[in-house]
This record gives sequence, structure tokens and C-alpha cells, in this order.
Amino acid sequence: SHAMNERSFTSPERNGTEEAILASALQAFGELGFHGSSIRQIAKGAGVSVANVYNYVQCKDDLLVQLLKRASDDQLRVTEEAVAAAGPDVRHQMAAAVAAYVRFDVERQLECFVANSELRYLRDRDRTRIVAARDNQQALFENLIEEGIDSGAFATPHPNEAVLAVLTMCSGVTLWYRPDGPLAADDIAERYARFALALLEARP
Amino acid sequence: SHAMNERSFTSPERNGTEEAILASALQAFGELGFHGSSIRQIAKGAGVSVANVYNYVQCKDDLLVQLLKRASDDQLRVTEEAVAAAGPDVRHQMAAAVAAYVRFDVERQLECFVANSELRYLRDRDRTRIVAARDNQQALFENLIEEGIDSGAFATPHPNEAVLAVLTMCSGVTLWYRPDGPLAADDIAERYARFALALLEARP
Amino acid sequence: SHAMNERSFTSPERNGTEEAILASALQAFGELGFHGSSIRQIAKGAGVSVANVYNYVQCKDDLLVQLLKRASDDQLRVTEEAVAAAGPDVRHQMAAAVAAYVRFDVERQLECFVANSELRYLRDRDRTRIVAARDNQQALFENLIEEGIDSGAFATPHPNEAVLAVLTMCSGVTLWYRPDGPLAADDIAERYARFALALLEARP
Amino acid sequence: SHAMNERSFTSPERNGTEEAILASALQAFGELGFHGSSIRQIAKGAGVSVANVYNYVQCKDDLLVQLLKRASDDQLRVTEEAVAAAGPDVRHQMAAAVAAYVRFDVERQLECFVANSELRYLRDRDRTRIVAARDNQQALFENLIEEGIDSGAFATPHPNEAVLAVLTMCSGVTLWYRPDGPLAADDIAERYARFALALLEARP
DNA sequence: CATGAATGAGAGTTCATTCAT
DNA sequence: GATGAATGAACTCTCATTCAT
Repeated sequence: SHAMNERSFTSPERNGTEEAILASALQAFGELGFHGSSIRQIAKGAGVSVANVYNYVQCKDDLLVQLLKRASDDQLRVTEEAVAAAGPDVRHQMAAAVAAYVRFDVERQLECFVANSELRYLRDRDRTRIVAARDNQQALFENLIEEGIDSGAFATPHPNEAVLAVLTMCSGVTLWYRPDGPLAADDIAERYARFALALLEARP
Repeated sequence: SHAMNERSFTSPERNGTEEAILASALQAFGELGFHGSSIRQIAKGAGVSVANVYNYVQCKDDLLVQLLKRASDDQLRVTEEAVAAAGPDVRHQMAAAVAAYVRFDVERQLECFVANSELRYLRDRDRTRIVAARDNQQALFENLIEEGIDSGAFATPHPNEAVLAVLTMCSGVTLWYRPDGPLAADDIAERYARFALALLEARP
Repeated sequence: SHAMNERSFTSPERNGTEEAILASALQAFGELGFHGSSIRQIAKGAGVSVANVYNYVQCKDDLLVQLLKRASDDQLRVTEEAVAAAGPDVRHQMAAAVAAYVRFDVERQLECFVANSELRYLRDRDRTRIVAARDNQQALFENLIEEGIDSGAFATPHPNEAVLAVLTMCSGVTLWYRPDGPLAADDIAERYARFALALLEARP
Repeated sequence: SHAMNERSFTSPERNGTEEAILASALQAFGELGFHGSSIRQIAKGAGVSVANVYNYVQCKDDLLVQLLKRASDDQLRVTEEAVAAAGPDVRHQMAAAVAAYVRFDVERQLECFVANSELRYLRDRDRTRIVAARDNQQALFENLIEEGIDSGAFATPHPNEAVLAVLTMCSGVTLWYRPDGPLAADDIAERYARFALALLEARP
């Protein structure tokens, strides 16, 4: 599971203060949401003064932007890499994409959860930046499904809604996954890959 | 589409002021989230004074509680009714349950969206009240899946995750549905019913 | 001295809270300037909470706007009335205008002082509103001087600069006048009237 | 116009960084006042870091002190020199003093404007230092007027107020003068000298 | 039922200033 | 000299809420 190689804000190990602030912000946004979290609280969680937070971000929004930017870009990248490594069969590619996407959701659950729930609070200017990565993510799945339908691998008569169903189903993992649950990330990833293929009515 | 018969806060039709306040709160929570919405703004949206809001609710949390209570109870009810009316075949029951659930998500999208995204901000006391309805909702699907597996109607080897996948997939409709889109509520509901059966690897 | 009939913020006698806030703001702006005064301090001076200040003004700027609007309008009015009551001789009119203007500066010194020193901190939108009254004030003096020169009453060869010199000289009273000084307002007003006529090289 | 020989903070010519900081402070104080200007902004205007400002001044007040000290001392000096060079006639001396004073106001307008408007924000300790120069300045004019009255050159019956009127009238130039106006500094200076003599009712 | 006035607490942000490098 | 990182205090303004009318 190579998503662990990314920077994952769960502890201030990398760049000292800045990562501590982002990690604290992530924690706060995850618990109380963007608007429910205060700079004071984030600063305290990072062990720095309120004023010092503003040496690293220009405004509160920036905290969310930085978190979401990293998460979106990283998730898109691991998914693309999984597809590229999956061989020519579109069923394998789809399974690999779903598995990689879900594995990322699990391993960096908090970031992905916040990305899903708080994205809409960004100012337009910042949101478009993030939405672009998400659109690419969605296009990747759309292309795979279209290709699979053309080649007869997928039989679903509703590809447009199917891609949305698959994506929201996968993102939904962030809502219920608990690290102390019985399943490992890879297990969940594989099962969701199977769900996706079944949903798309993949021919064997 | 009988979900329309429920009280939906999209216009202040029933009880004048009270419904206007709840409708304004729903609108605000949908746009800015619970913590991002202020009583001032909700009052202005309802055309009443700030102080008058407190003649109908005891605190800001109550606004969210009332909205979520109605939505959860209604959604559970329509799903139960759909199952009851679906005949003995568990596949038909599951399809009816998914369709009813999704149709409700579409027809009262804003309430369902707010219920999904803001539930976690309720105080414990209030949240348990709402979560109970949601647990019943989930149990309904769990029971259907278990029954279907026992009877050989569903072949999925991962029923525990499948129920979560189906539920989050359905709830995900509230994230992308737009009333001016090409599909009617019933169309979307039927397609999601098909997705669910496929995902569960239903035998014909 | 009828300028005393105006509302003069030196004590919260008229409209309770609102006047107390404006009086406190005037005091603060006079002592520490607009940017040197804080809402906390103004609120405390008025004996109200910070939040309650915002029930009467929308922002800090509004405090300055209201103070300056009243002062500018009132000063223009008393000057116009003095001219109208001065008879046909332009020398008498000029003397009356200067005397009324200076008397106002003395009697409502704090407001006039703040108007002179803090006007430039208003946002453009607000400043134009105030500057309009001041331009009318200046035009009144310009017209009198022009008329006096045409009729041979004033012999100054530099009327353009003379009007500025007279106006700034008069406004300068707010810089040094102390209520416990030896001269009454009317005395100062008369002396400045004489200064102005001499400066304009009035013929007897 | 020999006031140009003084150090004027309009460009960082002399001592590099220090003058750049003072020039930036002057600009800021002129636009936004002392309390409306921040060290951040002054540092940015000078192209240095905030911390580096404190290598040249001990605190924000020092910036104002240095600006005002230079301006006051220089203005007093040029006025004294003008009187000394004016010959024995007190009328010529007064005219020379006013002209020199006004010319200085014009040529170093921004410093003089800030000196007039922000002097009151200095701490007592610093203010007395500056006020001393201003008192000397005022005493110079007082002495000339007294002398002129004793010798019969000035006929004004109100010398005490006349000196204040003359000084505030002259300082008022900093309020309206614009470098792109039609008059040269010397023109304005001469006209104000005439105004002053007329105001003092000088005998020919 | 409805409101304006009032408030303590807290929001995001900036302030002048310090200090190790 | 010059800087980035750091801070406690203060800034303007808004929050949810109360209460007399």
C-alpha cells in the first residue's frame, strides 16, 4: 500500500510547524467541519500561537485549500498509476482503479472525508482548482466505463449514472471506515472492486 | 411520486411563520452548513425578526433537529411501505426499497443532503434520536440482503460491506442530482434499483 | 449664539444610547484620532457593550460619517443664515460669514476639529457626501470675495489664494482654542472677521 | 529655493535603507495617519523586512519623531535665516519670515502636513522635544509682531490672535497645495506674505 | 406572536515587537 | 545589517441568546 508514502498530516513529523498546523486543521475540520473549527483551536492543537498560523497561510480558507489540494492530486495520481499498471483488460483496469481509489480513501480517510464534506465551502477561485482534479478523477472512470461498454466488457445500460454510483459508493467508505475494524485496507479495496464490476454488469 | 405528499420545506405553505423559518434554515444549512449559517441570516430569509425565531425553537440546534427528524422518519416510512407493497420476492423487495429510498433522496434532496452532511453536528442527545431512524433504515436493508443470501437470491460474498456500499451509493444521489437534469425521479430510482441488484449479484 | 441649539454630542442628553455612542466616539476621535480609537473604548465610554454599538452603526466608519455629516451641514447652514441676515454690503456679509463660521468652530470645537483632521480617512463614497457640504461652504466664501472685488470693496490681487487663506485661518481656531481661555466665542469671531476683511484689503 | 538642500524623504538617496524606511513611513503617515499605518506596510514600502525596521528605530513612535524633528528644526532654521537676511524694516522681516515659512511648507509639504496632523500622537517625552521647536517658531512671529506694533508698523488691535491666525493660515497651505497646481512655491510664498502684512494692518 | 435593544463570548485577522540565526 | 519565525494583545465585527415591551 504505497499511499502511505504521501504526506499524511496525522502527525507533525515532516516540516515542523507548518505540518503541525495543517495536521491540526485536518483534525479540527474532520471533527467540527470547516465553519465549526476556529483558528484559535487549530493553533492550540498545533502548539503555536494564533498569529503564527498566519505566517503559513493567508487566511483560514488557505488551510482547507492546502489540505484538499494535496489529497485530490495524490488520489488522482495513485488511481492513474494503478490503471497504468493493470494490463490491457479494461475489467482489470477498472478493478485496479476502484481498488486504488478506495485504498486511498481508507489510508487517508480523514483528508478524503474532509475533502468530500468541506469542498463546497471554498471560495469559487479555490474550488475550481480542486474541482479540476476531481473532474479528471471522474473522467478517468468515465473513460474506462465507456471503453468497457464499447468492447462488450460492461453490459450496464446506464453508464452515465453508473459512474456516479461507483464514485459515490467508493467515497462513501470514508463515512463508515474505522481503523480498528476487522478489515484491512486491501480487503476493503478488493471487495469494492468486485462491487464495481458487478454493478457495471461486467462479463466474465 | 408520493413523497411529494410529505411536508417539504421548499415553500412556506403550511403554518406560515414556522414553516418559513424551517424552510429558510434548510436553505441556509444546505448552502453554508449548520455552523456556517447564522440565526440572523435564517431569520432574514424567513422574513421575521431574529428574536421571533426563538418563539418556535429553543436554540439553533433545534432547527436542525426538526429538519432531520422529519426527513429521517419520512424516508424510513416510504421505504418500509415500498417493501410491504412489493410482494414476496426478495429481489422485488430490494428493488422497491432502493427505488423508494432514492426517489425520496431526489424529491426531497435538500433535506436529505443536509441530513447526510450535518447530522454529525447535533448534540449527542439529539443525534441518537435521529440515528435511531437511520439505524432502522440500515437494518431494513441488512435484513433484505441477509434474507436474499439465505434464499440464494443474492450471491455477493461480502454482504456486510455490500449494504454499506448500497446505502452510500443511494445517498450519493443527493450530491449530484439537479432538478433540471434529463432524468425524472422515477428513472433515477429504477436505475439505482438495477445497480443495487447487480451489485448484490442477484440471480435472475 | 444660536449654534448651541444644535445637537452637540458633548453629553448624552437627547436620544439615550445612540447619542451616548456618538458622544463617546467624538471624544475618542478627538483625543486619539479615528484610527487610534477602538470600538471597545468607544463602547466603554458610552457605557454600552461593544455588540450594541453595531445596533446603531454598521461599521466604525459610520460613526465618523454621522459626526461629520451633522457638523458640516450645521456649519454651512449657520454661515448661510448669517450672510442672509447681514444686509446688502458685501463687507458686512463677509464679516458675518467669517464670524458665524468661527463662532461655530469655537462652540462645537471638537466636532469641527475632528471634521478637519479625520475627514480624509472616510471611504470615498462617504467622503464625497461630506465634501459636498464643504465645497458649498467654500463656494459661499468664493462668491462673496468675487462680488466684493467686482464692486471694489476688496482690493486683494490674489482672490483665489485669499479664500483658502481665510478658510484655513478660520478652521485653525479649532487647533488652539481652549474653553477656559480669556476670550468669549463672540470676541474671537469678531476679531477673525476683522482679520479677514484686512486680509482681503477691504476698502472702508 | 534653498529648502531643497535639506534632506527630503521623497526618494531614498542618502543613506539607502534608513532613508528608504523614513521615506516610506512619511508616505504612509501622510496617507493613513500614524495610527492607520503599520510597520508591515512601511517595511514593504521601503523594500525591507519588518524586523529590519527595528535596526533603525526602537519603536514605531521613533519613526514619527525623526520625521518631525527634522522638519521642525529645518523650518525654524530657514525662517530665522530669512529674517536675518531681511534688513532692518520689521515689515520686510515679517514678509520674509512668512514667505520662508510658507515656501518650506510647500517644498516639503508632506513632512509639514504630517507634522501638523500627527504631532499630537507622540508620547509626552517626544512631543516636548518637537513642541520646543514649534514654540520657538511661534515666538519668532510673536516678537516680530510685537516689535511692529511698538514701532507703529502694524496696527492690528489683536496681536495675540493675529499671530495664531497667521501661523495657522500659513500651515494651512499644506492642506490644499498640489505640486501640479498653477503657482510656483515662490509665488505662493509672496502672496501669503502680502496676506500676513494686510492682516496685521501694516502701515506702508 | 412579534420586535428592538442589549450582551458576553468568540470569530478571523492584524498589531508592534522580539529573537535566534 | 538583515531575516523568518514567533508571540500576546488588540483589532473590527458577528455569534447565539435573552428580555422588556
